[in-house]
Amino acid sequence: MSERVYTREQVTLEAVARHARVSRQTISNALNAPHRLAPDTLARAKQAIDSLGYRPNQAARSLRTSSSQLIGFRIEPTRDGINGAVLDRFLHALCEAADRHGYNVLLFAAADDAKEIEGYDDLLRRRAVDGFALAGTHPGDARTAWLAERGLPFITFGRPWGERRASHAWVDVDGAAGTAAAVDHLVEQGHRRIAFLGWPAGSGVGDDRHSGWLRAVRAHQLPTRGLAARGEDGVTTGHALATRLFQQSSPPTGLVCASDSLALGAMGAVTDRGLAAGEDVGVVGFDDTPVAVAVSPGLSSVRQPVEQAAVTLVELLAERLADATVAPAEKLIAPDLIVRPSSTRSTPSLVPSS
Amino acid sequence: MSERVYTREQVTLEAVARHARVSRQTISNALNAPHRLAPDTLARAKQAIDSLGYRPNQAARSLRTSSSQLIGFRIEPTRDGINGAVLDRFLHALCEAADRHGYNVLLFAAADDAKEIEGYDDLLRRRAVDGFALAGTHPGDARTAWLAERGLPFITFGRPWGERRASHAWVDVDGAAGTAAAVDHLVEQGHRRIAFLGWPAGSGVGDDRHSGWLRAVRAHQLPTRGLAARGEDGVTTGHALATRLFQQSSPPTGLVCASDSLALGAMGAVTDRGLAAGEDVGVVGFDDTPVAVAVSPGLSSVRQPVEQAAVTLVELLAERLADATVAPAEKLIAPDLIVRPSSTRSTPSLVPSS
DNA sequence: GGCCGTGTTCTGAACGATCAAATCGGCCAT
DNA sequence: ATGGCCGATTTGATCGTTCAGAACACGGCC
Repeated sequence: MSERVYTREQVTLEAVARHARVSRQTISNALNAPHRLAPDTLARAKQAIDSLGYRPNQAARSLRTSSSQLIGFRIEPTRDGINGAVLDRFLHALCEAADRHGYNVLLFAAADDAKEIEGYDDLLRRRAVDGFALAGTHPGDARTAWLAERGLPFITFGRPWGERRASHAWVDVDGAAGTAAAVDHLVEQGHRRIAFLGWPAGSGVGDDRHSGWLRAVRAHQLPTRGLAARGEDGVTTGHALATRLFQQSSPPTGLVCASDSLALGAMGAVTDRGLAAGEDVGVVGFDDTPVAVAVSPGLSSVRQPVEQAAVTLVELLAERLADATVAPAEKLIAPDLIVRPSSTRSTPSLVPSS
Repeated sequence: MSERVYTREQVTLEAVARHARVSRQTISNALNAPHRLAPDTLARAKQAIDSLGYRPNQAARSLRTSSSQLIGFRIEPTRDGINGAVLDRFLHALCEAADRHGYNVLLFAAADDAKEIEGYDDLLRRRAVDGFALAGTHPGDARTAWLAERGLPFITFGRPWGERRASHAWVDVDGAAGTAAAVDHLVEQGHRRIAFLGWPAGSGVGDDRHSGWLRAVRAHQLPTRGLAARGEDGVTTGHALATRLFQQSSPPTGLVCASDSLALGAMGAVTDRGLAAGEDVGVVGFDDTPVAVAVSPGLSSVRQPVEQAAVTLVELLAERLADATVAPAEKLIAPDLIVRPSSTRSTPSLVPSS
């Protein structure tokens, strides 16, 4: 890129064409269909584009091609499903992935699901976006139903919970595989009684994580009875649930948690009993939030590869936007277990008496 | 709004005009300059607009008016300054505020400050955005310098740290007022030795929060010597710094922290010494992150009114976009101290022996 | 009756790009 | 020499809106 002077006036195709002594269309082709140009013409065109710092006016291009190159995303006021730090990572990744496909992300707010649908309607009618990315699907989701009915282009980060047959394309992280991996890891560390701390039934995401624990514990032929504790998300809940589990006649030595908040509380409960997280009781959280690194001992946690999810989502959406007839794809991505001291023993071979 | 059928084809001004038996421009005026129309014509136009579900094509409007009605915002991969949960709240508020002014938010990613500047350049050349919102300014910020030099429309959430005279318009939260309020509150609770846990010097935001503590403690004629501890942000650091403070001959009974992470670690250190946070040692965090509510006892924390900051930011930006000659404004917003058990005593009158 | 002002509505042009079709020039086969 | 073909380039039309100015209708006033 040669030095370019910044000017407030728009550099138009016309101006670049004059500068290169060719026609408008030739400059347009240099950018959109370079194979059509003779090598030297292309070089001359590119040189002119570069030296004037030309970028096509997005509005003009959108008007003519009727595509805004924008992906709509509704940002929600921190709810369950995808939360806080994870949402940040996802959004960032979404923007990057979109960028690589020549898109930008248009953010909009809406107070509730109904308003959100109005938002979709408005943006589409204004032709302000080409399609949508949705995060945090939930059972009986009115938004996906509305979009799917009309055959609009959108991909969700999150499965269509509770539908027999997927009504739309989606990308999701296999939460069950995550909790199952956590169980496997704890078994490897010598634990036999492995409990689950999760959210109340009915939340899709929470049930999924619970099912992974159940499946893995059964696969290892370990006990499950009385080892699943559930409550609203939060550090306090984690503390309370773990404390209750420890009061059993044969308390668990492994704790798989549906969130880092629950895990953080559980670690507190471990310490309260004079035990050491990691050495005596293995604790694994979920989502690998910043606290997991910051806490001591470091908290093992299941990390959602949201970057990969975002990349896949954008790929699917771009494909759908290029060709409206593609079949709705479904992609399940396996999460990564990040192992830290909270679940590792200095001597893993030593099996504790239960 | 009457029932409207969703169609994939664009409803144009032309179509609405035919339907209402008026000309294009009349419909346009019905939306943009209703005062120009005779009451009955306006009614007829509105009826036609409504029954066809017409919304002006954004691209066409942008092309003609050369304004995209988009505010650019670069999302950063979690850094210091504005972080995680706070960023979410800010983004959400930004979208809502933008919406009220008829704008949407365009999100884009950039790996570093240099790439970010390229991003600004690109978006402006493409006329894809009208202006920018920036969050997380830092001393010697190349981005704001670049934008300011060219007189481009942007407002930052964050002061121009380390500049003698502000080179651009900004909105910020008065962190010093926040830590000062925390000190006042702890004094009210009967504490006399009040320490500060913060980040290493040089971070603008961190120094600001430190200065508020210093100012307030001095105003109360309380000791400061050996009571400021600094280290990288994190729960572990908070624990270590607090522990060190407690080992002094006359340890502090009040802790004002630059972040909830530090405060969380400090609370752990309090418990480790067999003391009770709240009753024996008052702890106050910063940013009122979700953990502050979730932890036990609940952590008092200084809450940044980012919603208000976003509203103000958008107002300033909208003003600037409407009239390029307005003087750059500077708005400092006072934060709120959220008091929870971690800093309150059942008997505040009882002054502890120091 | 003609003129003027005011309020309302309509017409043509423009924003800056891409699409579709026309044009140009060179080359080869007839 | 002529026609056909092909690749490279240009021309005119178009996307849907807003702007600027023209046209129109209606009263009031001299």
